[in-house]
Amino acid sequence: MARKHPELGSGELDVLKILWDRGPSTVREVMEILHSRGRRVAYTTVLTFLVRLDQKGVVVCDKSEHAHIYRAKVSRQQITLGRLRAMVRDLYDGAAAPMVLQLMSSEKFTPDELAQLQKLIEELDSDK
Amino acid sequence: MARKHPELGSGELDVLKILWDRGPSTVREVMEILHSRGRRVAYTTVLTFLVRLDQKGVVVCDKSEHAHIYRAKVSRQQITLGRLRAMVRDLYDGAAAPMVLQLMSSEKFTPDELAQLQKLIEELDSDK
DNA sequence: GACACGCTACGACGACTGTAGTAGATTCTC
DNA sequence: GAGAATCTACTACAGTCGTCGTAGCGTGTC
Repeated sequence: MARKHPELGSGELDVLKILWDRGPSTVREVMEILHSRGRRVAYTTVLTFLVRLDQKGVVVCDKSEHAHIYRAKVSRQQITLGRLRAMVRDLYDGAAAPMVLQLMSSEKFTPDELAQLQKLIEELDSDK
Repeated sequence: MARKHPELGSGELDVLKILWDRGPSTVREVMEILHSRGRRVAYTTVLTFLVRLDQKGVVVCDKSEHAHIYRAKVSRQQITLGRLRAMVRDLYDGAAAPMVLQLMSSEKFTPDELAQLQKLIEELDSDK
């Protein structure tokens, strides 16, 4: 049966990330960037990714030129936040704090990053 | 081509979570919990999930009784941490701090949770 | 104008996932 | 012991995703 959220797959996401980084691009341009990263993928595969991203409403396609130009329609923040929330909901029963705690306990942070976090917490604390 | 990591699907994950929460369970017990949560799913569907989880090596199956008993073989922490790291890698280019910052900026936290985080940061800071 | 080359459209296929039906074996109940 | 209930094993099917191949249309070049 149909999946509720047709999520983005990893290949689709890789392509979308290129559009975020590089701005509007043609199929060939996206393919070349993938190739430069060692991702051996056929031209038509990239085209399929872009067509599907278009069908999912996350990119738009400018067809005025012979080589269509694809542009991201949703921001990196929208996607990442959506994914974060889905993960909090699915794996942590909706409680973000345990997820943050696990992440912070297991990953490495520079003093700078810790200071930044400290500052954010203080702001949230005083807002409260 | 074959997908690299046969990840756990959302249905499989729901079943695994029940094993984490309830401990070793039969197919029927898992199904009843799903039903009690409003998830209308057939007995054989649950069986399929458990068989696939077994094939993926995340649960073990005790066949000494007529009704087989399934038990989680990987911990909640292993799975959640794996997912977190995959997300940091795929969406944040491996940098955990921006992910934490986005999460903390967008989600709500209680004063208690903030205090807990504060404490953790101080520990990490002094460990340095 | 003819031909090569690039681009898109469409179809295809295998792996994975959610979902379930059917068949056959085991167990329970009278 | 026979019938009912329960369980597992196997199969199936549709939808998604990663991956392309082929066909046909535009464009540029001699």
